Amino acid sequence: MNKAGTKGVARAERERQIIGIAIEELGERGHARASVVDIARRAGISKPLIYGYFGSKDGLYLACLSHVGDLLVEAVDAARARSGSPDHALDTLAALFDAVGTCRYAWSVLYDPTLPPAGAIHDAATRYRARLADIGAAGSTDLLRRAGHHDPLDHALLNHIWQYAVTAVMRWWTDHPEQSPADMTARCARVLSALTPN
Amino acid sequence: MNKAGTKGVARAERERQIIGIAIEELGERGHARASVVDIARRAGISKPLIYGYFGSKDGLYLACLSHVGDLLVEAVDAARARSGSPDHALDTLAALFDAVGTCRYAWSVLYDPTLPPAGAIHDAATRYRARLADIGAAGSTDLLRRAGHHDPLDHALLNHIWQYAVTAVMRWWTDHPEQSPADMTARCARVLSALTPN
DNA sequence: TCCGTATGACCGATGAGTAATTTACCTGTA
DNA sequence: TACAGGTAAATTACTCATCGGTCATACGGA
Repeated sequence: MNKAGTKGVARAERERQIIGIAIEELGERGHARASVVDIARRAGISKPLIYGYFGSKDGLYLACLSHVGDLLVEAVDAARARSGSPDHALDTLAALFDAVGTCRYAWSVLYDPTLPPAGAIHDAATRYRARLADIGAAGSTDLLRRAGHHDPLDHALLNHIWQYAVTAVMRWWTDHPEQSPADMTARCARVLSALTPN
Repeated sequence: MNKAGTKGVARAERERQIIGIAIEELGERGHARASVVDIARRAGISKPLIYGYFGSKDGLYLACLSHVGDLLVEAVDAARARSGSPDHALDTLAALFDAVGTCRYAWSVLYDPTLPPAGAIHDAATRYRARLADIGAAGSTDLLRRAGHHDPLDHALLNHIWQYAVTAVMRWWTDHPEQSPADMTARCARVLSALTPN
């Protein structure tokens, strides 16, 4: 009557499956409200298996973070390398939409606002965010310099706003899932054109 | 040896004090991570007193929500009435900075991202946010119409971005507390001037 | 003596993390 | 080929801490 015993699923594959489901659960509920049992239940396995593979809830979160962090950094980095055009913001967004199209909750996990305010997770997330911010920084610095403003705090603020604006777009997208990545890109092009002087 | 018994603090005054401290605690940690015992400890009282006055954690949160919600709605509403100028965004921000200057965590409480996704708190917060959004909607609609875009979803998206942008500014401010409200207004004026076509 | 202010000590639920155990597969050997 | 036994996959059933919420009770002033 005991259901224990291998189900023929190798560790690597099981880990991938767990990470996939955990990203959805953590992205949707946030670190604070998500529970390991729920993730296990959704994966059709039991909690100790997750602890056996990832050690702790934070370990699992870190694994998810690496996944989505690498995905997003690569996407944005590739977009920067590809485009020499000055309309950098839109290219970045387009790349992000394509990347997130394959992993709906990627952005929510990296920018989870319910993360504990200190510790390994916080540090890792901060590092990934900083890498994204650095790539985006060139654009906002440009914008301010062209308007004749050079206060470094202004630049920091605009950068911060940019991160939140992208988060806003991503959240809006999860509330309108019928929109394709191309739809989103077109929409953002219109919004940006209404904002940016040209 | 029992410390029970009145300390000469009337209910109304005590409630104000508790709400003030709760706004800080809830704004800083968020609904999900804040605990009633901690709020009580910070207020120098015991947990049952809070339950006696507010009934539940959610009741306490609702009281805080009314406080900050009224504060913010009044501020933004007054700013709209006052200014006939087209530079509506900056006026709104200035009013917000002044209001939040007296209640640092007001915005964080209303826009707490750790709120449960359903229930009385969610509903109340959504109502207050909608009132703020409605007032701000005129501005963003204007912006898009002037650029020749009329898709209602575009308007919804820009509105959403605006809310998040303000949240970004408010969070940035809590990370730079030495800035005065006037500093913040000036800074945002520079950033807006770099963004908006004129 | 009543009523409003206030508390310490408890209850129950939830959720992170662990121990002990069971099952299935693979592999070397007679 | 059959079997012993090691190892990886998986579970059930716990512990422990935290936190929302309640109860009975203690003070102190009109």
